[in-house]
Amino acid sequence: MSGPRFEPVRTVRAYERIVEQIEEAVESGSLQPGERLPSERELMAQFAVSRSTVREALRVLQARGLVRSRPGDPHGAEVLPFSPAALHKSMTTLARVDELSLGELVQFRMVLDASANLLAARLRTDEELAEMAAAIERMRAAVAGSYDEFSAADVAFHDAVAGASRNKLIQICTDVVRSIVLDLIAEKIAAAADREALMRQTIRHHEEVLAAIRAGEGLLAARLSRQSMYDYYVGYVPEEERPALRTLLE
Amino acid sequence: MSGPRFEPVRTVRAYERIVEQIEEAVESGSLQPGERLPSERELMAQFAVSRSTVREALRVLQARGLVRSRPGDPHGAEVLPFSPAALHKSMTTLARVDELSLGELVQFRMVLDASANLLAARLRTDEELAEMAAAIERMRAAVAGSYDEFSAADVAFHDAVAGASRNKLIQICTDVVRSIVLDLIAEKIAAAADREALMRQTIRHHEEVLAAIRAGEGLLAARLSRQSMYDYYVGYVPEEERPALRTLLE
DNA sequence: CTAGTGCACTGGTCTGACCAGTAGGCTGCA
DNA sequence: TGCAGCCTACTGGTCAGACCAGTGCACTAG
Repeated sequence: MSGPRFEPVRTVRAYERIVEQIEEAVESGSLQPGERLPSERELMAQFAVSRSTVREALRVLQARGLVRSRPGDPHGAEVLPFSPAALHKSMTTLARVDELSLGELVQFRMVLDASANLLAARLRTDEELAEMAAAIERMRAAVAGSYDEFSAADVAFHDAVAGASRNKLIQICTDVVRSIVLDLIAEKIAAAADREALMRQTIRHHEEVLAAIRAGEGLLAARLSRQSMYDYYVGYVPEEERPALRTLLE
Repeated sequence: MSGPRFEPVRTVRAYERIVEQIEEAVESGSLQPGERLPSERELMAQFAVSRSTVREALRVLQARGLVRSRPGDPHGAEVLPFSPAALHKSMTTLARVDELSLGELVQFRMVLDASANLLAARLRTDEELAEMAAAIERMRAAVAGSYDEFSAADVAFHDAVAGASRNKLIQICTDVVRSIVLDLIAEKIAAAADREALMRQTIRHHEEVLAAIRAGEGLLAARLSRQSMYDYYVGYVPEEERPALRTLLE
């Protein structure tokens, strides 16, 4: 007879228990963003641990983007609204240590952006269409101006499309991956000789995409957006990675 | 005259400087996975700070999945190979606090999985095809057995496809989102009455997908996989979210 | 009623201590 | 000589108590 099946006991650090409890409170909504945690000295009384332990727990929660503490703040640590900062951090780490290539990142963007366009073409409201058009207008205005303005308007366009997809996960991942890509090639873009030509081409592409979205042509919008992104980034992607990108075109 | 443009000084906590330094060492590769950090007492000497500060830094690094420390280990904290655990954690948080709906998650999986299939159909090797076929075989063998086995084989199939896509980002995101979805509906699946019928249907679908991949029919494989995932999960998705999923079908 | 000041308290850091756990060397036995 | 088992030095986890610079608020002086 095997008797009662005992489970292996996992020793759990004290600070982990604290993290779990506070995390649970935040995720269940019983601690709302904007609310304050008790002060560290108060917490150490409530959890019956020392302040070092409380602080280690708070460091973990802070690293996960759930709370923020400022020195001197008499109200204690603040519960934050969710932000993809932690997501961003771990994806950036992934990109660096796991050697995510620029090609993979761009390919991923092509996939996500195309899907966002497909969905947007079928779900967009008139307000969202206007937002996209306004972004393109800002891009046009920025061709003569600074590249930063152009880039910001470009981002705004993609954000508008992602928003119209009604899928937060697509929005967030798009956002995270885009900033990683832009970070990777920032200096190359700054040095690009034919930047103005590229900008004009991008605007043309975006107009075509917008027209497809406006017409409700999801598949067309998706294809155009893939092509647009390919054209925009292919110059920065190493020769040997380009075929994989083209796989998504046809 | 405006004089020299001074920048606002951002006060940086001591433990953050330590995190930065170690993080940089890991990401740049000068600290390889498997290597050990000096002991906390050694680190406190090297960084010229107290042990509490060192420990807070280590907690952050541990929360980011870069290192792990075991009590009593005479070799110091271990540098870990990258794992999507941190990514998983923050996405789970996102799903809980930001109310990511099951519909959005499934939709995201449909997008990623379809892209993986599209790429796999064009890039797969014969070994990868065999791996997919073996997974289906295991699924078939598990229909009569436990659902866990079936599920594991199903996961193996999707992993094989994701692997054949040659895109680590797709692999990892697929993996993370899948486990969140499965976690969300675990109890519903356990209670499903028509589970066996669903399993048989899934196998049939997977066979069709595999045939398309084998034939190099990327678009077909993508469409079939979307349909397959829709059929598999639609029963768990609230009525009002289903139209958004169907948007991806046609 | 407002501008300015002081204070109580906060988070960040330090020191120093104790404990349970681990690995590796050492001892003693076969 | 080979190995089993013990010892010890050191580790990470936790605690207690202290100091400092910074913050917000109540109070005060104008």
